[in-house]
Amino acid sequence: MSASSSVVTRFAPSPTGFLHIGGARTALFNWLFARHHGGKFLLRIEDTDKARSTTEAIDAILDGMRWLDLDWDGHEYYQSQFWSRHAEVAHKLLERGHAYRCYMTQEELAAQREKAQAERRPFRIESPWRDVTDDQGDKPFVIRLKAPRDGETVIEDKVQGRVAVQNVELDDFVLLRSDGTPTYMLAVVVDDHDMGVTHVIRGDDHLNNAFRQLAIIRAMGWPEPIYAHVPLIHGQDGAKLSKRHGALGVDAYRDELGLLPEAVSNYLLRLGWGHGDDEIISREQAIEWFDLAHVGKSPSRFDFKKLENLNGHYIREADDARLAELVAPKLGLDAGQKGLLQRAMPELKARAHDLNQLAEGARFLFSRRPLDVDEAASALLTPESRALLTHAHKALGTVEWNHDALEQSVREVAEAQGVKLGKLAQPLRAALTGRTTSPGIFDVLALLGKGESLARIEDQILEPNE
RNA sequence: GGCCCCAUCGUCUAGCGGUCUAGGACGUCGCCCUUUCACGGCGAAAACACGGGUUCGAGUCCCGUUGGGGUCACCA
Repeated sequence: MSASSSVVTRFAPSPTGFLHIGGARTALFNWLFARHHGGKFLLRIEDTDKARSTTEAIDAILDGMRWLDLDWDGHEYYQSQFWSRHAEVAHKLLERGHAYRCYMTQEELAAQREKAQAERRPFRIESPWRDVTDDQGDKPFVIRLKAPRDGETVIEDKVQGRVAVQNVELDDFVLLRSDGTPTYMLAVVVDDHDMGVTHVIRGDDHLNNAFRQLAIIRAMGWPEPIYAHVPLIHGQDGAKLSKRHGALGVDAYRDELGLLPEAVSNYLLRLGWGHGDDEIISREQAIEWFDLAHVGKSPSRFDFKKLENLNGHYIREADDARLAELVAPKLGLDAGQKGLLQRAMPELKARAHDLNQLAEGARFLFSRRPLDVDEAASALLTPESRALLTHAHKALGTVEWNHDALEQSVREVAEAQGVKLGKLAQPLRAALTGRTTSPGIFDVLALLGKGESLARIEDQILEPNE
């Protein structure tokens, strides 16, 4: 590719929690944008705040990205590795007169804040050190950016459009803390520049930060990246997605909710972005179609129902062996049982929207006799239906054990006894599965096998379950 | 509260001045298929927040109101 091959995007999560669903979508959009343009997608862990960063969180993020099949180019970067570079830039800004040493104490800051509050005017830091260039010796200080005070700053955001902010709204934020470590504001800008990031695609909770970051970029005379601030994902109640809404780690979507990565990915893609009436979108199509122009400007609510529906679709499309592999651990199956599970999969998967339901639906296959019969199924095992089962048991004992022959045999028994098929099929289902719902009854018989099937029926004929 | 952003069915969205008596999907409700449950098929109810403009013509452009959201740290 020619000009567009210069696209470089990045995903920059802070490892203070797990990879939540909003972060996953941001990562997906960045990944898609880079792949669409044949560019690079980089991953940088924002561990500037050492105290709050954990290796568990870092692993969870990498793990979640791999699960969603979002591969990053090169190795992952760690922001903390570049601290000296960040400090270097801060001092360069100092030398050039774009920043200053601020010796204000926390008390002085608090006093200013209170005063502003008392006078009911917006608080903005007014440091008396802004125009002092002399070094004050050993006193602790932070380096603040000397932010522009006149005019306005404009961002031509690819999603938000033209956004302008008066520079008086921006204050002299801290670049370098008194302990010499960089703040996030400085670090992102420096790292994005050094990594050659051309497109900054992130949550719009960073939109306000963009103006501050631009001030640093302009002070350094660096090229400005193209911004795209994507609206946040909200919970059912419309508020920013939080724990109680399902802003779980993506690991929970996989392990607890039993979702497939392609379903989560497809769902996330359609949340805030659309391509006509298309709903089911493969990764290949997504790469081909994705663009920033069709990212909506309004926040969207997370809808579990739709995700679940989509997951059901992908389960039905998924390979049987793969599904068996995913479900087996939930049932604690051995290798041999896994084979049976896989054979049953075509029947099972039409009935499940997630892996947990799939496991539940398969459970009867591996139950030990005598079966636990649930209440609804027990109600089906009346004296009359047991009599029918006795006839069925006898007929099935002589039939060849395959789906079609079994169907013929069961239908004949029903007919001979003068009942509709359902009158026999339901008690049969109760006896064979202990439940009132299951895959087709002839499939159940075929799957269970002759010995097991006849034995389960016998259990109900001989030992009235009442 | 200041600043910024947003506003089409319950939800995700299509719509980029006339083709909109507003389309699709999830969900909901009927019907069909049927041995149960699903799957599948068919169908229904369901939206342009409100008020002003601009225009021959507005869901689509502008302003305001209302509502919602984001952000205001030596967190990221």
